Amino acid sequence: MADAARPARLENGRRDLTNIAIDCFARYGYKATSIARIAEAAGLTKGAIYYHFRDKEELLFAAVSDRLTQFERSVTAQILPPADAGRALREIARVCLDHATKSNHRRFIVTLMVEAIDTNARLAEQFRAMMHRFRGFLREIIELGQREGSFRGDVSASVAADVYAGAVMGAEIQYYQDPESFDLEGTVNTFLDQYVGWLQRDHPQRAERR
Amino acid sequence: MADAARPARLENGRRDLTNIAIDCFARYGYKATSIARIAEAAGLTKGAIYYHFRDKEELLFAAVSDRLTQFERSVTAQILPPADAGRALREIARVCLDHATKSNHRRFIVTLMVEAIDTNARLAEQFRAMMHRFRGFLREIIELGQREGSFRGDVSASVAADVYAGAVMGAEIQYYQDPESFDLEGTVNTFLDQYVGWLQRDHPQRAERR
DNA sequence: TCAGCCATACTGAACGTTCGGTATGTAATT
DNA sequence: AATTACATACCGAACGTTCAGTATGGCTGA
Repeated sequence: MADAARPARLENGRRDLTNIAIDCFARYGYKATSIARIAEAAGLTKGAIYYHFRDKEELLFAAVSDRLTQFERSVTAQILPPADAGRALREIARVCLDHATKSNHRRFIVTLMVEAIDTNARLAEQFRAMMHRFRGFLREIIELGQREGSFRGDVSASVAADVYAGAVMGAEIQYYQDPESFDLEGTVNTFLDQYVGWLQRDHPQRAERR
Repeated sequence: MADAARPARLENGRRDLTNIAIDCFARYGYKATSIARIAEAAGLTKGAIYYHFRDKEELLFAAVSDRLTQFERSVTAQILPPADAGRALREIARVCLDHATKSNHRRFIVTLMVEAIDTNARLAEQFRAMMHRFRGFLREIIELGQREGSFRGDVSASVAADVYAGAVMGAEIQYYQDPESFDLEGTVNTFLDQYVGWLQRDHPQRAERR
């Protein structure tokens, strides 16, 4: 006899509310997302939120932990078979694209990361550590490529990792700002062609560079 | 007999307050910046703000207009002598770096841009238009390089512009998040070497690319 | 030169609203 | 009967905003 218009209880309150909160935080950020808005999005009232979470910050940190671990897991999981470094870099970008377009995981991370920098020291530290791990992961892949000989050895792997992380994130933001007309996949693919090609070419020592 | 402890009036209220507001907005974003905080930073009271501005939004838009026009002016001004396209791209990055490190102009733009996407339609539209103009400007430079023959013609100038805009912005964000340890200049310079080199090489038709 | 006048640039208190958070009631499940 | 999973009603603080009042400086006419 189906559900009809039942009070619409949640099956797994904490988990469901976390997901709903993530949607709101990803769009409006932390400060501009009220508890009432999250409750309304869940079809509940504020009291229900405070039944599952001590306060707004606990909900925030639950959401952040959830998305951070889930994103990092899907990045590292996709790479476990240590394929060649070039393919690995392409795979990672693919995961980022998925998390940016098929869900709002990456927008949540980017939005909260920017907002937290000077408004929430604890959160900012978590995002800093996360970016540090991400860049470290990329650096290791690049160093692997350099040891294998498929990547040129005359560039700093860590700076190259920074370039990669920035290019992907910057493309994402342009997409969030204008999802209708910004070609995220094309932009990231073009960057990858250029970037991986650059890493694979050995010591080009380009003619003139004043 | 000097000033002593005068009530500290502003010489140019609107302008000074706009600059102070920009500092706050750049750090904390719009929502998390209270009128009281801006007033305190200016050494005034809340009422003084409302003498110069109708409401918080007018102050915000004044700040945005100020920084957007100023940034766009310094980008276009630096390029007026139509030097070769490669140098122009490097010059533009230089201007972005200056505005990111020597002032908070770019952080203001990036922070507010991310925050506005789904919280302030009018503001979001302004930032969308600004990014559109910026990418269009880059595209024209790249097309110039292509017509000149110094840039390869087998890539989309508009997608290449998107890559550039994203890479610079993504690097900036990593810097804002961790200004102590993130090497913004090195990252952007490395990107430029790779990017301009990529544009300058003609039809490499890289061997294998599955 | 100086009183009178007015515009400028504020202060400080108050108001209405919003928001995070709490206390308590209640229907359904076990 | 007790626990779970909420709803309802409310509190206090913070916030944006308003407004009456005031100190200051420049201008003007005598």
